[in-house]
Amino acid sequence: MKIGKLAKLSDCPIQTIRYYEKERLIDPPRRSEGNFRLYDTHALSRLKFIKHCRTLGITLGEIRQLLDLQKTPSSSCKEVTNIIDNRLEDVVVRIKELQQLEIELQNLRTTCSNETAVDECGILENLSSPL
Amino acid sequence: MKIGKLAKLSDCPIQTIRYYEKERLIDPPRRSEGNFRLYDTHALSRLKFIKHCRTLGITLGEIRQLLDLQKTPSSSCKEVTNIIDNRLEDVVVRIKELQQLEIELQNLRTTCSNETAVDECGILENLSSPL
DNA sequence: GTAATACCTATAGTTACTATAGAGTCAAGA
DNA sequence: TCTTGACTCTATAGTAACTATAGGTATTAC
Repeated sequence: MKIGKLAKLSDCPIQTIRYYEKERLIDPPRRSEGNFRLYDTHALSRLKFIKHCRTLGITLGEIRQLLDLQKTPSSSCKEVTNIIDNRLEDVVVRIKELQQLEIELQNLRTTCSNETAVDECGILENLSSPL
Repeated sequence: MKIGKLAKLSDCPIQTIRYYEKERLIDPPRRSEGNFRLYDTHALSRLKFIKHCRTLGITLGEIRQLLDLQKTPSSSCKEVTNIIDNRLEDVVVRIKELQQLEIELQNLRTTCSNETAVDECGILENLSSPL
């Protein structure tokens, strides 16, 4: 299949597919006579792999590491679980930060009755330092 | 004061201060004879404002809007609260996403006993599609 | 045959910084 | 007075992970 079809099947923009190729995350596919990229289902599952990893917040660098591990099937899971553990740690921290942020934004929100002028309600002053 | 002192007081890197100036988030300060930037405490509170907004996830573009509102003190709070509401919405969505992500990463984590080889435990296959 | 669509490469833009190179300025000590 | 070191200056490039554009070629549908 050509890149347009792969893009549809994988739900991944054409530009992004070419970008992943440039970044060596997917193998350069064979080309048609007219120099069009021709993919097989292998490429599709590779893209799905990358896509899912991305939704997990795994970076392209880490994905490259995972793909390398895939190439040597005897390698230890430890390296894979390390990557996942790092992600997990990040996620836990980030959730805490965002929850704190939510509280602060809500506090800010209640300082303002919406119809006042900005110099009366002082909401902008409150933006200068944490409430 | 010169930029180094401002950087320390505001806990904001020198490069970032110059960057904010370029982006018109802080006013170009007056210069010394030797062309060094000279700041007053006004600049410091402006930087604190920006910094705090950034920790709230408010973009530089939005901060520019807020600063414009500050310049016309009679403007309605509505525009300010709109910006905050947008941030709040983003944060709520993002927290939900991350919580889902945390569950999935934890599931992945338990599929692997850590000492196996990657082709045995199948963790990489699990990365191809959501568990 | 031609028009529309799909594809190609190369390059620049995005956000919010961060880092570097190469030069100028200033204050303190020998 | 000279010099050394700390500080500052501008301009440019790099970061992550794409996204968009320009200018051109190939294929497909009618």
